[in-house]
Amino acid sequence: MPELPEVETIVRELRSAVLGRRIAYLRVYLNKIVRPGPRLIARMMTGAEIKTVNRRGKFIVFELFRDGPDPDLYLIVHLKMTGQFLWRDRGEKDRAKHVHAVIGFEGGGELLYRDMRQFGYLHGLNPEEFKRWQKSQNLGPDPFQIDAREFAGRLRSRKGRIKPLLLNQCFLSGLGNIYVDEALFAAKIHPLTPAESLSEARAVELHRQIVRILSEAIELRGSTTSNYRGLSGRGGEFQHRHRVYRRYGETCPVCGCNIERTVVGGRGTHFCPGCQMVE
DNA sequence: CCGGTCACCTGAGTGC
DNA sequence: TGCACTCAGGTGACCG
Repeated sequence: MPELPEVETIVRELRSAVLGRRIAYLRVYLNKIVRPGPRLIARMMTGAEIKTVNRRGKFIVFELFRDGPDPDLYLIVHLKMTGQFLWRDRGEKDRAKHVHAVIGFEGGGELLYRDMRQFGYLHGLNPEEFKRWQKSQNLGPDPFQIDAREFAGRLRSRKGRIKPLLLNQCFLSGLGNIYVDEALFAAKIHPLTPAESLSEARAVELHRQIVRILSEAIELRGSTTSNYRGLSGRGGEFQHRHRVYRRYGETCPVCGCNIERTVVGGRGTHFCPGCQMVE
């Protein structure tokens, strides 16, 4: 499900729910989603306090402290397609399916981890493992961390087609299928365009549109097309502003052509053949 | 390096 | 109702 705007929304909601709170217990109902094993990660987390919650691309990173000034544990979460966090107050009845883990807090309240397709995960890492993880991930900057000129510079040397490149988290982190299709439409760039054929001006425009779309999407708390939800169960509203994503067969709001769907890099790809010409 | 395919899972939607 | 089939917001492994 979630791309940058959805993960950012979840992270902001997590901050108000769990920052500064101490973990009383961890229950795991599906062992394969946690690392190390359920026993060990429960022991690592129990009694620790959540000091920070941050987004790195589409990852959620919790810093946990037990005592002393340095973090003892990093909890890395990737929601993949259908992962969700839900907040449950003490005593509330839980009827949700696919809840694979529950983090309980001192003073009450539980954070539920739910994931229909079971692709997502929660990994507990010590500081050394966290460093190695960062290196091995080699995440690119997210679109807000660089300006248009830097973006154009990174693009200049790259081979391959623009859409798969924008989905590559080592090149740029945070974008997924929805926002890539929307940004390419807004910048009038065909998804198959060779990256190196984009002029500086068009690369600058692409970055501008990416940032604009992501900013608007964050303001509207992301896109809910099927099962994305925030902590309270509330969905986002940006899906109403999608111009091409899953709108094939509809008329392009700019030129009146029919929106088309094709497959690029194995992903469903939506674009307007009138507005988005191949370079 | 690049691209294609599959695998990981469950469910929603469509057409017969 | 039921069955078969396609598709789904992500990524990593494997292969040519």
